[in-house]
Amino acid sequence: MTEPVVVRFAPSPTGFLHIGGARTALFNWLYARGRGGKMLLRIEDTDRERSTKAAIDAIIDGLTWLGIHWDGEVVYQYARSARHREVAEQLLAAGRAYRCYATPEELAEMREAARQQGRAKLYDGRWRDRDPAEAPPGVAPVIRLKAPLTGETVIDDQVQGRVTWQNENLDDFVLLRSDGTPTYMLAVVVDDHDMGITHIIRGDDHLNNAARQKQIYDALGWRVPVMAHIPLIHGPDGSKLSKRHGALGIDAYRAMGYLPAAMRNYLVRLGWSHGDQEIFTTEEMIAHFDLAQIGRSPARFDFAKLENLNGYYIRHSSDDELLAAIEQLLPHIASGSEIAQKLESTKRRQLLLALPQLKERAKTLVELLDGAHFLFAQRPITVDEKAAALLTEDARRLIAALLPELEQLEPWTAAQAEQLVRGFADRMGVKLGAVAQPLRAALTGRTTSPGIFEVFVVLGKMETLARLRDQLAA
RNA sequence: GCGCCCAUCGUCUAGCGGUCUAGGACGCCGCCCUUUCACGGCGGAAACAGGGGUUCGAGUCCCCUUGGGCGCGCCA
Repeated sequence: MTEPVVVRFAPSPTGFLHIGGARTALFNWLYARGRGGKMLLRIEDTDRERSTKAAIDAIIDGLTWLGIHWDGEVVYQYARSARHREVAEQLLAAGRAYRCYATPEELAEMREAARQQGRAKLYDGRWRDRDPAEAPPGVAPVIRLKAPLTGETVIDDQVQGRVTWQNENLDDFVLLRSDGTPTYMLAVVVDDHDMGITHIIRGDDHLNNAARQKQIYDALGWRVPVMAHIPLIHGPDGSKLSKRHGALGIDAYRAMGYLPAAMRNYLVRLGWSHGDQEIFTTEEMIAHFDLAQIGRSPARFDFAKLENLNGYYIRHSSDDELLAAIEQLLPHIASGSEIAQKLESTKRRQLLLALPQLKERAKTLVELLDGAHFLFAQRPITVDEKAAALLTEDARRLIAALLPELEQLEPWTAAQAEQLVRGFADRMGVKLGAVAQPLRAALTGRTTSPGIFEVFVVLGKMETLARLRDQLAA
């Protein structure tokens, strides 16, 4: 009997849920799900200055949207500070930690001196063996770990392999601040232990912290969880992911029209692989995901690939799913409420009918909506002169002949419209291909919109047609 | 500066000593399908950072160099 896996996602609520955090959450979730384990969510809000409610909401909202579900109640780290303090005291009593009365100014000087002499700017242990009786009056001390001076600290990381630090390169770091609140280093260890975490899967920016945390575990006599430090996601140029690259909140991706399933698929392949497989259902991800297949080098974020994947998911979604996704997207985009108002039953039906054609050429939900622009455009649609000028003589003739017929058709399916249009074009000796481009431009004001058949299909019995007919006739 | 990590096509990656004249995907280019745009199909250009070892044999193991990243807070 192996004990059940318990992992956690532990973001600090000092900003939105960014792409790297989302991937970390996904990896944790997949790992737990694949093993019948649990994923817990812990909000690391010990930094009272920078933690915000808005950030907490954004994280929860983002995870929910991505379809990543945690088990049990959300744990708020700040609420556990009494316990953290208790453990610090325990360490103090056991002689594994000590009070340090050095002031922040003093420490700043110490680091500056170290920097100038080209030495590592570690804490020099000046209060490690000093008699507390020498404590200067009026200085509230911090509690530091009495870290081993010699030997080495080793982490057998599931992704990075065996990582070794010489203890002389590690210092006596702070466990409890002078105001009695715990530092991240202490809080993480205590919480992971108390929450029964068996596997820690997190960004490798924490790899160095792992050594220090290992020392705390050792001092406490606690078992160290299995660790897996996954490489960070970089920007397209290999540097740190910046905002203009994709270090956006996950909500920004939703607003750009990406599907959660596509997002998960893109993210899971960033740093992890399963042979040559590119497309994974959630079930497949859960079944195959494992730590051993995680790469050790950082991955660069690539919008083009995300977009391609999103297009794939859009094409392979059912029309109903797509309609639902669009309706869920509406509250999150600029013109959303306007469109939502117009989306009554008739329009919904028309949109649904248009989806088979629309989804073939959209990479995002926003593009999909863009393609359906004529459905929601201001009524009556006015074809501006520039656009009307684009209509060739053939296009005018074709439309004029088609309109009465099109209005008889019910229901409007792509097949019917296509058949009809082709028939007319043939009889009139009009080259459809030559007509489509200008027609599309005239109808939608853009050139990337759906083709001529789709336009006719969706326009349906709308007054737009009559309107257009009049304009063309004139 | 000190410590830790990383290094296969432009990008994501397969590769776990011989089957690698290095495979897949995105992107790019060409052709086909299509009387539009897409979708789809076919084909093409495109990589083992450099140098030393180890070995009969190295993309795969070791070392160095170079190049990236992360950390070095009473932030997390």
